[in-house]
This record gives sequence, C-alpha cells and structure tokens, in this order.
Amino acid sequence: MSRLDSGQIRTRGWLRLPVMKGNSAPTRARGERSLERRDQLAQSALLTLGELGYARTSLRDIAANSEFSHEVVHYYFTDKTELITYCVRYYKAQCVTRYDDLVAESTTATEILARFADKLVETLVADSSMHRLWYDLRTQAMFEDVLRPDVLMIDATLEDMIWRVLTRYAALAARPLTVDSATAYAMVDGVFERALLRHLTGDPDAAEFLRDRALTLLPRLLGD
Amino acid sequence: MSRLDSGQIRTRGWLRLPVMKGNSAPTRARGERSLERRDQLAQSALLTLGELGYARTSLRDIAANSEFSHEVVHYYFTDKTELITYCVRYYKAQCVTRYDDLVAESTTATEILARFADKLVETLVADSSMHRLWYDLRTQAMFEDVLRPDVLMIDATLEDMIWRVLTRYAALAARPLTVDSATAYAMVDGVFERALLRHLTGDPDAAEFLRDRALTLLPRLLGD
DNA sequence: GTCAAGTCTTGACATGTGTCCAGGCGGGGC
DNA sequence: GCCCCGCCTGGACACATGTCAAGACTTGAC
Repeated sequence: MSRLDSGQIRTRGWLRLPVMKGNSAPTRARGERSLERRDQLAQSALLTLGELGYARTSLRDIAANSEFSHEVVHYYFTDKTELITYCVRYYKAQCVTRYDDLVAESTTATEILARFADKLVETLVADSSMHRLWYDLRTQAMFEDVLRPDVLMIDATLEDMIWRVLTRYAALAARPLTVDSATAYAMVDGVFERALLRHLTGDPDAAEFLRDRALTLLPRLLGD
Repeated sequence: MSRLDSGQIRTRGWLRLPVMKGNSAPTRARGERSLERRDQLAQSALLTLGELGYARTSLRDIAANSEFSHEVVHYYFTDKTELITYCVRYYKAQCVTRYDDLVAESTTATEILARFADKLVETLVADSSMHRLWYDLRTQAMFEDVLRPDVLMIDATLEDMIWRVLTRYAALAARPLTVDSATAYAMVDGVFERALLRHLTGDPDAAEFLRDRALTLLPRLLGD
C-alpha cells in the first residue's frame, strides 16, 4: 500500500534462465550467494505474509517490504507458488525444534509440564503472526492442491514435536499415555488455535487461558 | 486522483441510501421479495465460497454460479464485505442446530455418544465444503477486523452447541464433566478440523479416524 | 394506457496483480 | 583497454476485480 520504503539499497541477485537443461532442480542454485538470497527473500516474505495473510499478499508487497524490486522475486523463484512453498519449508525449519530444549533439559514431570506451558504462552504472544500464517496456509491447503504436500509434511512434523514432549512427560511421570499421537496433537492444537484467535482479538486473558488449559490437559492424557 | 474525491453523494435510489433515517437496518428490505433474493444470493454465494475459498472468490464468480448478472449482487448488498457477513450469518443459522435432535431424543449415554459420533462423520463427509469455508473464515478473522465480530459470535454459538451435547451426555451417564466449555469445544474442534483436512486430501480412513477419536475422547471428559 | 418505482443487464473505469521484456551496472577474464 | 555475463531495475502488457453509471425490462397503482 503505502510506499514506506526505507533505504532502497541496491543489491544483486538473479538466477533464472538455466531451466531448459537439467530440470530436476527447478531453479539452479548458481552460487551459494543465490541460496542466501532465496533465504533472505523468504525471510521478509514470511514477515509480510504474517501481516497480510496468504491470499492478500502480492509479490509487490513482499518486494516492497524487502530491499529489492518486485522483479527480483521472479529472478530467484520461477513462480509465486514456488516462493510460497519455499517459504513454508523455511518456516518449518525455524519452528519445529521449539520445544526440544525443554524436552532435553527437564528432569521432573512437573518441570516439563510447567516449561511447556510457559513456552506455549511465550510463542503465542511473540510469534502470533507466524502462527496465524500457519493456520492460514493449513486451511488454504483444504482448497489448493499445490499446498497440500508441504502442509501435510509440516503438520506431521508438528505432531511429532508434540509427541516428543508428551512421551518425555509420560516417562518422567512414570505413567502411560492413553492417547495416540494424532489425537493428542489435534487436541493441543485446537486449544492453541482458539487461544490465538482470542489473543489476536485483543483478549488479555488469552495467554492465561492457554496456560491453564495446557496445565490441566496434559495430565489428563496420562493413565493411572 | 480518482473522480470520487469529495462529497459525491451516491444517488442510488435502491436498497442503499436510507442510512439517514432509522439506521439500525443497514439495507432497507423493501419488499419481502428483497429478503428472499438476498437469501437466494447468499445460498449460491455459499456454494461458490465453499468451492473456491474466501479469498479466491470474486463477486463475478458468485454471480456466475447464480442465475443473475454480476451487478445484482451490488443491488442487494452495498459491499462485498456486507455480502460476506450476511452469508456467514446465513450459514450459522443452517448449521447450528445440527445436534439438537440427537440431544433431545437420546435416552442413554451410549446412545447419545454413538449418535454424536455418527453425526460428526456424516457432516464431515456431506458438508465438507461448508466446513472448510468456516475454517477459512475463522482464520481470515485473525487478519481482518471486519470478520471478527461475526466469527466470534458463531464460534461461541458452536461452543454452546457442543456444550449442550456434552452436558446431556454427562447427565445421561450420571457422571460430572471435568472440563469447561471452551476447552471441550477446542478439543473436539481440533480433532474435527484435522479429520477434515485428512478427508479432503482423499484419506479414506479420515471418517473412521474421526469416529474413533470421538468415541474415546468424550468419555475421557467425564469424571469418576 | 401511463407513469413511476423496483428490478436487472450491459458496458465501462480505475486499480491491482502476475509475468515478461529491454536495458543498466559492475566485476572478472582476455 | 574491452567484452561477456551474472545481478538487478523500471516499465509495460494482459488480465481480473470491485465499483459505478445509465439504460431496459417488469409490475402494479391510477
């Protein structure tokens, strides 16, 4: 919308043409300079996507929030969908290890439970734009076939991520888990999604709501 | 710049103007013919929205799937957003009583549980387009303020709908509920959303997955 | 029949979007 | 020196979309 471009620095990066040959690699990574640029573009694209949402974000919006012109995006990505899927994968790499530290470091059941709840609340507030983008993409995958493979893969990865927390929690509590991985993830994710919606509407209690629900939900997943 | 700089009263004589008077009704329903047309347009608009998704659906798409030209939509709705919100409300009225019959008719805990699971599976398959549209709208409400009031209202109504099922189930089982309404809805909804995604990707096990999860989840929400 | 209000259609305009094209800058090999 | 080539820019085209304008058809009251 507005042209709030900060400093229009000129930098470089183009990498398109050599598609006719080879082909198994959609865009040939010429130098590692190019890969770096792709990540750089993906980074700022994710910020824009998190603000505007998947459908309302144009390539010009993405370029405007970066330091490049709108055609650089076409230099590094053959297509808009290729950019999106690249961004999605880039996003996954960032968020998927979010709870690994607390899984590795916690030594009691109550500790891992508390730290998990804390981390949930922290990321709810700090990364709310990224989270709503994820829910946006996952929902769009219900309509667009191209998004499905990546979304399903990420969803499975997130399920594993939650499952690692839960199995560690159960082990520390010396009690068995009574739900399977898919159901547990669906429940935790449902609670998180609802808390996110409330948080984004300005509800100041959303964070504490999420913490309370996490603290009461997890013990309920354990057996006798 | 454009020609609608200032002032420029719109001199349309139709459903539009009467804002100066009364006001609480945004568009004056001239005859009941008008209301009927609005519902008719909302009906076909919902079908199109369910196919294409909220963002990819244009007014021309909606009109093309109806028997009218694309400008009729502007005759009956001042705005695209007014059409959308009207459709959302129209949608709510259709789906919100989905489980009322089985709540009223079931006489045992196992019966209401089984019938609820059956109904979940049935609507998952039969109304999958409407469900993904709902999730789409709810996610878009995280980005667009205009959608929030309606989405939050519908979400609360759906929460009540689930809560009626659960309280009746608990009463028939003569056991107490151990979760609050918001958490129960978030969990059930999370499971349903995940099953919907799987169903839409062509997973033939999605329906049975949903049934199993419902049958094991609900008893878990009851106390001793 | 006449007329006016309601209803609907055809056509157009301004804007935004994805994509393509022609060219400019700068460095490295000859 | 020079030329080639990877990087990047600005402008342009083709199309879609929301909105607007003006006219045509319908209907009912007089």
